[in-house]
Amino acid sequence: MKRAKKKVFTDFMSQRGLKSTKQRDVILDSFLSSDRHLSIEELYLKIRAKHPNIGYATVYRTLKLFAEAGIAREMQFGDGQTRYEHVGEGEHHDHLVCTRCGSIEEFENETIEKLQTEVAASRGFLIERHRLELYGLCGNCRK
Amino acid sequence: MKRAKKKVFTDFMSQRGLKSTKQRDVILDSFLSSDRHLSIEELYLKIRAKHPNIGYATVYRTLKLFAEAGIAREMQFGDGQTRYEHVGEGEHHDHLVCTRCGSIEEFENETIEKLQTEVAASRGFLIERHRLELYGLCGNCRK
DNA sequence: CGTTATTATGACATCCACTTTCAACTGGAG
DNA sequence: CTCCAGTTGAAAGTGGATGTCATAATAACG
Repeated sequence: MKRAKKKVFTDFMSQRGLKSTKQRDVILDSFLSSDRHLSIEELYLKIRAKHPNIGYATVYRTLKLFAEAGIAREMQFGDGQTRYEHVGEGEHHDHLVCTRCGSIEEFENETIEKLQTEVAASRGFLIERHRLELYGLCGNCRK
Repeated sequence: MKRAKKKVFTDFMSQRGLKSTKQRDVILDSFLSSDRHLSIEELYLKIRAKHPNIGYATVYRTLKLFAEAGIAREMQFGDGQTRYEHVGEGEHHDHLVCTRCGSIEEFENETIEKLQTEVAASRGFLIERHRLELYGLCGNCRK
């Protein structure tokens, strides 16, 4: 799966005439082996630990590239930072965000999706994408 | 209904030992007689037209007060601006956001809410609030 | 292999939407 | 009317995202 995403990215790169560089390799590796939902800052700090010479701007630009290539998606959870999550082919899910510890879980629910489509249809609205986030206390924090 | 909200706000103010001022009156009036989902900037410009002496910071602070008083709610729709919408007692609704014209419609759906609670419960998660936004083309923009 | 035309990088500057600061200015209780 | 806590507006400060630009690196070509 890491392999698959790397291929998607290199294909994207060559198709766009972009170059492969050490920095991009490092950032991609680091991204793929991270928690889902990392902010730019978090990824930058993580990378800087081993590669002090990679700048914030490069991480920032590279994450944008990942998003364009379709292997990452920008997300906003209201903490003022843009987070990037991993994306698989056509996969979609929603989020449970813990307001105490900040942990983020994912879930999927067919029925909800279907109801959304129905609601939209009844208004003549055509859905392109949606976001559903449930904020509250996770199992751990409720104890 | 405007009356009711004004009362909620004045009650909130006196309870907190806050003062009633001309500026706050103007801002509240303007807010209540506006579109739902106004950004600070939009409200500020609207107000400035008639009251050039009211500053951005005051509008900003006053909207925060409205939110604390429970008559407004902060919202983020991903356009980089915080918007404030009107809130009625315990009322809740979700949004249909048109990605072309920016219009925002509201909807409610009991079944979706219930399913959300179920999903959360099955993970031991306790929901405090949620956000559900459907992005796409509104009826008008599809034509 | 060198050369060369691009593209990439990183330090720094800038932008932008708030958010805070602070001196001057009220409300309104006494 | 006095006085003080609460307010205001202009301006400065923040923090994250984004743009700039001289320098460096890649990869295609000779």
